[in-house]
Amino acid sequence: MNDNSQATTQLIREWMELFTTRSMHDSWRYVKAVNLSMPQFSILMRLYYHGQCGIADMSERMEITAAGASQLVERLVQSGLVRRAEDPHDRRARQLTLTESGREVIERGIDERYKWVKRLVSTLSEEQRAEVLRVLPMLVETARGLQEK
Amino acid sequence: MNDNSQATTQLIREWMELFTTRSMHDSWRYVKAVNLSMPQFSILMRLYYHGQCGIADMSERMEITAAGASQLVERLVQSGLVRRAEDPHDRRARQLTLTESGREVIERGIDERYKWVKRLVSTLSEEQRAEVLRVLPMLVETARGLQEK
DNA sequence: GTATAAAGTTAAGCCCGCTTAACTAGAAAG
DNA sequence: CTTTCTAGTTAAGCGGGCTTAACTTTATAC
Repeated sequence: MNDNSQATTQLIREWMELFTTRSMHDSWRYVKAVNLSMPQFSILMRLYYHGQCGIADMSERMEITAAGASQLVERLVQSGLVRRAEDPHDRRARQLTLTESGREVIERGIDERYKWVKRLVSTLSEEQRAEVLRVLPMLVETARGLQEK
Repeated sequence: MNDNSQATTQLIREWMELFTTRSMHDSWRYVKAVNLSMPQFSILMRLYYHGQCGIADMSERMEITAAGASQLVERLVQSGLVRRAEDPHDRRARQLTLTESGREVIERGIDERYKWVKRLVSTLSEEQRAEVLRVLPMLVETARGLQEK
């Protein structure tokens, strides 16, 4: 490995260290502010990004028991952030989706979390932005590819 | 705002979203695996990145009461991950530091979390890596500047 | 030197996440 | 049609995070 792999890895790590720390902290503050727990928030996020799913999927994804997932979801249904409908094709199963207000909570959270990105971008020159636009999509694509499996 | 700011912001957000989601998920798994809670882990992280501090600093940073911080630290001292010494200059205060095993836990956690960065980089071509190396440092620099204040 | 403020600790108590175990209801298999 | 499997719920119970309130100990101000 005497190519540029090492340097690239190091660079991306630095970037992540700078920002995931920050991002996680901001998330945490927001979550507290809207009176949710982190697990509850994860469920909303999951529904926001991956759409409808059932209790079983959710419990698998979060690596908790179905019982735990069921209770977590129950609280979110109570607070009106999640809709829990019966699956018409399998009446044992549930279809979980975000309600309008659930979606709002998540979207405000994302905005909050990434306010600083706007600030960051505004301090870049037009050329620098162009560079970012040229290079970053490739990284995003690749990362997304890895995510799949 | 009819330049490329909007697109750039959007792009960086997407990128960050991918990374933080992934990073948080991995952290969570690791934390469970080593039998810690997330707040406990945050304390270790703080100590790792910012070095020694007292209960008061800790409670301020984590936005919890001093009582809460004290209890959290107590558990970490019990499990041998944190050292709690008396400050020689102010005997009311404590000096919190990581023990060797605390440091190990964190370092293994970081490695774990960034394993997939290596995978990501390894699927990039040499040219792609060169591009990243050319563009990302500028982002990191700018971001660090913003962080300061 | 006494009053006051600051750093931590301890205990009581609440809420939540999560687990196991026992259950209900519906689907699939024979 | 009965057996077996699957999706989800409910209850009991543990343990942790966090808060408030009541301390103890040490430093600072007057």
